[in-house]
Amino acid sequence: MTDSERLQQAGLRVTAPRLATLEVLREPGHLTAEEVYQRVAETLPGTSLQAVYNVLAAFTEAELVRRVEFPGSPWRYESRVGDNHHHVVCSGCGAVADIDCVVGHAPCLTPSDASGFVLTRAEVTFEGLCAACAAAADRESLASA
Amino acid sequence: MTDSERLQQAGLRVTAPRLATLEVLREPGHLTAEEVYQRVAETLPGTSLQAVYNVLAAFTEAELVRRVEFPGSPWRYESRVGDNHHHVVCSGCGAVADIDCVVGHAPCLTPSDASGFVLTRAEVTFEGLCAACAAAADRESLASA
DNA sequence: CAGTTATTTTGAATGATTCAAAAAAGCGCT
DNA sequence: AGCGCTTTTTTGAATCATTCAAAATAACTG
Repeated sequence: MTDSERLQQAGLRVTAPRLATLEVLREPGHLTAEEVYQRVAETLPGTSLQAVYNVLAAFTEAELVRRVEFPGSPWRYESRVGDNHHHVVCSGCGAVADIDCVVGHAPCLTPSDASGFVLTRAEVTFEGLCAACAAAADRESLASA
Repeated sequence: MTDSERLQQAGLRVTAPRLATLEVLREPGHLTAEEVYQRVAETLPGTSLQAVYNVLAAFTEAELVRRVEFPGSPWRYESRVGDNHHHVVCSGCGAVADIDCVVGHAPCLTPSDASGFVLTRAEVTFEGLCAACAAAADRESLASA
């Protein structure tokens, strides 16, 4: 399916900013609106940041992209949708990676006491150190030892 | 231990805004800085919002409170610290409740493939409907049927 | 109680996002 | 191809939560 077809199927008009945004989000990643804007501007100079916000909002609504937020940082957008994957955020450099939920029905996702809530979804965010930052931390601790 | 002692033990000076904030956060809940400010202002008129931000930052640093963020909403502060509990957010009204992690070592919290990340912590946020909103949704669907 | 340092106040700045009105462009129809 | 309606983009401004900075004040030390 072409990008144009994807847009039409979602009931969205085919416009240059939308095609450019789809292109930017084609490769895996977790970009902020600002980052998407910068990349879109490369192939489509003159595009406004506002347009990118509009496009991303429409895409999120149409579930062409997923919008996620990590503590203390702006919303991020990713093209991997339709599965229930989670994320690791590196506390060193802020890098983000996807994490598949290994267990379909994880015990911790069906708590015994939910205070009367009817649960619909679980969002899991891991905190950790990416390979590079972990290596840097190792060197650090060796140096100070 | 008195509130004053708690502050001293954390290496913090004992001041009126801090004592008032401890008092506000004594009962369980998940308040925004603004909400803490409003409650503090009741017992200690003239306190600035800025002071509350300062106090909450110091408390977070000293681990007297825990600072959490839910998608699309400002930071919230809670007094329950030192355990690894999680949260449900009602998608209807925004109410927040605590969730104990039923499984000490939940499988989904130790993914097989972490993209080379060294994981240190998992933050789980459930989305759901609180009892009131679930009941309202039920009535809604009955009415439209 | 005087000196030092932490904290509070006051006022302003910032960053990310949203709102609003006018201009432009896409799409369906003839 | 062209017309008209509707969506989208542009432009510019507003908003919210939070942080920054300097001066005034208050807490702890000896």
